[in-house]
Amino acid sequence: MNYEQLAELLFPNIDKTPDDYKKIYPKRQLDDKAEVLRIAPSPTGFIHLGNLYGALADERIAHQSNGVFFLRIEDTDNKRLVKGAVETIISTFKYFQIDFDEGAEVVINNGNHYGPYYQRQRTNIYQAFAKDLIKKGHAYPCFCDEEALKAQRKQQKAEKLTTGYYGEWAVCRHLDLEQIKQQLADDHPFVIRLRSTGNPTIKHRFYDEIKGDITVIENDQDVILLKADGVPTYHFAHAVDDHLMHTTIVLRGEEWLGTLPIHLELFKVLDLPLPKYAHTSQLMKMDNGIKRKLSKRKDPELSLDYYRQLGYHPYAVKIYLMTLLNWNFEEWYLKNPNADITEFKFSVNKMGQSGALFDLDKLNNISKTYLAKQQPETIKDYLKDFINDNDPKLLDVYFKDETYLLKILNLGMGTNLKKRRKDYIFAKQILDSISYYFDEVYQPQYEFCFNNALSLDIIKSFKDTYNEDDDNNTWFKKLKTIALLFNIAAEMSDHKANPEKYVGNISQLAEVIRVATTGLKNTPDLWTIMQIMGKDKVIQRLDQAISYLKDRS
RNA sequence: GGUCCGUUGGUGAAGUGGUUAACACACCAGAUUCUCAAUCUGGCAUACACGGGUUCAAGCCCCGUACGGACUACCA
Repeated sequence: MNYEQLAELLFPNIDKTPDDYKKIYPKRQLDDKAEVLRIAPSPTGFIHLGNLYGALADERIAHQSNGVFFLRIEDTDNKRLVKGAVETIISTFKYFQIDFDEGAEVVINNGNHYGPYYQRQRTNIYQAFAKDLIKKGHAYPCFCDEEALKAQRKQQKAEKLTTGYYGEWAVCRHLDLEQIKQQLADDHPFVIRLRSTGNPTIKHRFYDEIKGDITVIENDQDVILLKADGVPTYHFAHAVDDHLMHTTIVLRGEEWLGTLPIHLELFKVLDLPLPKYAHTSQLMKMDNGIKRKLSKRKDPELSLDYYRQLGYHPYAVKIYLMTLLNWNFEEWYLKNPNADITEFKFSVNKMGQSGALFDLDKLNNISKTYLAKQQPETIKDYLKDFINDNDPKLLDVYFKDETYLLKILNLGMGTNLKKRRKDYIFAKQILDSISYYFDEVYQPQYEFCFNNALSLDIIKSFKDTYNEDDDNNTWFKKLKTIALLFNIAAEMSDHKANPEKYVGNISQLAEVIRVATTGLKNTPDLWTIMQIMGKDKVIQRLDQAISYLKDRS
């Protein structure tokens, strides 16, 4: 068989060679230790926690080594293209402050020398490499249609054989030039397949940067390199692109581990140097006692939009992911609570080998701790951004009076306390938790610990004696005085000693007042809340509770 | 079915042959407080999947079993 002739027959219009492209995309001028990594999502419009998990690792390794981190769009599958997906990807990464040095839609002054970064725009490049493989006898055209392949697979399954296009099953492998010419003349569509020479019973040791030594078998599948439309499959595009873009570490999910033999063979027949590989473990979730992979359909928290919509702080999410990514991060972060993530020395070999279980409790805790460290002004601005993005109507409610809001946040965060409060988790929850300060969104859930008549009397008595100018002490002494009126223990210790002597205790009395003014059983310091609200609102709230109770007693 | 990867307490996770298996989260109890949060103290009683083997000694090495996961597409 004259492979030269075959190559010309199949790709008459491709005149560049792999060597030409290697000259166009020369080796990067970087330090010896610099690593080049990429994130290569397909534009399906769904970007999830796993993507961010990988991206964060890529970004850290690249930038920590003075290397390059770039974005490549793997849009080779026509069927899965979703409009606007690239914009979503970019805006999501931007929200989480993952910065690319180059790649799709990245605007920089003096870079992007390795594009285009959309694979569909690179078809000529792939075809040049494919043509070269055909010339060398490493690839061939295949005219089998999907029906035929399906039937073949069915038969293989029935005979309990490995499915696929290989060995004796690879019928088009043996077509001669005349037969191929005939097929082309008949206008039959074709794909280009690898002519594999591997033997799957032969095993090799392979070093994965995360998993360590692993076993790989040789590939014997004549995998498709170029689909019928001339666009490459993932495998072929990966080999060609990651070489021409000079990726040094291919960091990807462990679902790719199974196809590693294919990639190894591709690099070999293409005669390209092998990059390092790092396969990350999957994010798992506990579901009814079973540890399972997070799934798009069942787990809304897998979608990054979920966190954006609730208003989790992007930096807190990153801190959490870092704890999953590198086991020693958490300890480091505890010792250096004010350091930036970028100061941490990230190592690939400290990444977990088994599936990390996604733990919302822990994320919440990290988020609380992070928010508690911020200035109230920062939280205020953050809330403003959140409202602007999600529900601009609320701007008039919460931001009508910014000093008022700031006072609320100061109290809510406990900025005057020795140790700050850790109530705030994410923006939406903060807004809900302070909604009682704002009449427009105030929805009291009245539930008094005393009966309605007694509660009513307590609130009335409190209202009669309430004076906005009282300091905290005076205010509390008044509560105690009221307590005695109703045979309620003014000291907790008294009540503890002789509970049967009293109707209740001061804590319960305070609760009645608290519920009357805020609609909640648990709030920060009540006296301060009243100070912030101001006399008019306090009185109005007390009246509201009084009329509620009057209707019911 | 085949191939590969994995399995340490409620959860994440350290530990690669040698005293009481670190740390963090969650949970529980006590202290404190007008409630909550925060804080402090203590607890979580038999956590190294199971069965063999190697060794003076194994969570760490070897073999097998079970369980979980991934891949097995003209999807990535």
